[in-house]
Amino acid sequence: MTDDIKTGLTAPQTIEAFSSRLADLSQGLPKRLRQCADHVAANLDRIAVSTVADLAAGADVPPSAVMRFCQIMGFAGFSDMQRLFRDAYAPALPDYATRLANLRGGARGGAGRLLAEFVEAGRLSLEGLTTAVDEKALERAVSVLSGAGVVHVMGLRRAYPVASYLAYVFEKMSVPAMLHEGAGRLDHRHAIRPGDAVLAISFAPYSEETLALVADARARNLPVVALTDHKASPLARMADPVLTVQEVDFGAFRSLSATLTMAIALAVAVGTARGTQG
Amino acid sequence: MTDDIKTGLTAPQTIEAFSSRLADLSQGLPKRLRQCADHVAANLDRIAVSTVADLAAGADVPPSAVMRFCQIMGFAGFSDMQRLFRDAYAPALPDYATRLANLRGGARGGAGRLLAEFVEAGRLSLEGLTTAVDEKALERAVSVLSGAGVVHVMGLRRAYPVASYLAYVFEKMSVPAMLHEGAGRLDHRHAIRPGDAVLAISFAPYSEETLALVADARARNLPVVALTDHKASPLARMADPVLTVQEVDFGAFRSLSATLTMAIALAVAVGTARGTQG
DNA sequence: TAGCAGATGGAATAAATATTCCAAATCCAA
DNA sequence: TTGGATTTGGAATATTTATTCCATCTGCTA
Repeated sequence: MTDDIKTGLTAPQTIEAFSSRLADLSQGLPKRLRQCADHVAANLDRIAVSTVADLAAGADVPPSAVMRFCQIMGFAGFSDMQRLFRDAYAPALPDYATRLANLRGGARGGAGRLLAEFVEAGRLSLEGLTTAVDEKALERAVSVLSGAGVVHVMGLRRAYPVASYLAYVFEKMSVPAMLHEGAGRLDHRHAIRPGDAVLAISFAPYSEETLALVADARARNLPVVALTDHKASPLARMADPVLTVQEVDFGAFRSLSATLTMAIALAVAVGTARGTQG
Repeated sequence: MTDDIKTGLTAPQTIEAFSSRLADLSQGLPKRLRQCADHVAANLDRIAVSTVADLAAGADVPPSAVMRFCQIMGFAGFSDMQRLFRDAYAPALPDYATRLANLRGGARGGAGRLLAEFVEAGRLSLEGLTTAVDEKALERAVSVLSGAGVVHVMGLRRAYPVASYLAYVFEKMSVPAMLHEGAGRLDHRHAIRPGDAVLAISFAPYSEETLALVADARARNLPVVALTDHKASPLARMADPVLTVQEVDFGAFRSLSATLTMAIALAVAVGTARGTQG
């Protein structure tokens, strides 16, 4: 082999760069490497979850051919190449825990740095919101809530700011709503009448009080809309339209950016739906 | 172990089945296994590209706990469980800009569109936060609050979710704090003692109750940290470290993304400052 | 508080997986 | 064809990753 530039010294840093290098190379490649290139090009999205052996079998070449392929693409080896695809798919979660540990240990860096981290977590959460949103569920939630008599909002602990914000927006938009906060251990569930609906917000670990209110509403056949962290949460199992929101957590702490954004969108949608039809 | 039914004999064959078994189990699980369950539930989409060690680190448990978790879920081991997710692996989604565009375009006027707009507003607000932040003021706020006896948090209306969130985080971090909410027209200002500090949150139009509390504290020479919308607000004029946050508004509504992000950063900074020095 | 069942962490081991290396095969130019 | 350069396959090795096992710890019941 001549000292060709094609043994690129620099590995592609993005999927685009990868694809474009792939296109450049695939012409002048010997048979086996060409097979690799073709197979990889046709299965870009499976690289993240494949092994060398999988790829080799798919391309009908021995594993060592796949290794050579990775190297002429500029990577140190298959693992190195795979990392590109894994990272692209799962944006940096793992080092958040360590970052917080650093902040705690070092103490310097201060509040400004901490703020920057939370801003980043918030941005990621918002991005995630656009990918993960279940539009069907969202539309259904809007229609359930805008058809209800009174909307009963409940959320405690970390979900309480969300609940109180929803109550605020509903009030501003003249949507009849009631915030159940469990203050003074008072139980207002008798205030829930036929025709009403419940909007429950809860994240792990789920507050018993919220679950109890939902169970109660469910027993009376009232519709329950849930805003929670995942589809398998105890809350989700009792609710019908289930809206899930994933917050990127930063150490032990989660911002509420995505959750509140979902909340305001829901509330405003309900408000306008009621306004235009009533 | 007894021949419990909970060691499900059949492994889930689909992601749905997996989620639902997860929900069934997660109630009566010991601590470490519960941590695994929660972390897995919140990161379902990363299982396909994770290793046991990754998951263990994320859930903050030793690898062996993850193995036990896989087994009680009915799988032979981690690899067996991972296969389910690898087979169902859906390739990385198009990038953020595209998704947002889709969401915006889809279902004219629908809730999805609203959500897209609020997401965008939130992101812009967060961007603004990093550029506009007054680090000096932030550092000062941290030092004032971490030196205080009790932190008295007050914010009403739109600022109330922020105040309640701050109270929540302070509690989690063992920072003595009190949330003044004006419920029942009760006035708790006598609870503010020398050595304490006030953290007031208010946006236009500024709540009288908040301003009154601040004026009172000021008259008694107690430090007041303000979180508000601009430096010339009535609140800002009475407070010393003033933190300002601009939210990008969409229509008549503002999200709270930037404000809450600032709030959590502040609270965590105060919590860690107290932790390390006390 | 003693005794027990279950839970836990970590070290030891097993298995899977990536990676290297080199002898053999192939190709190409004279 | 022959020599030299390139490509190829697979066996050997290194590395990472999963899995098991057991001593210790914890929380509970009696």
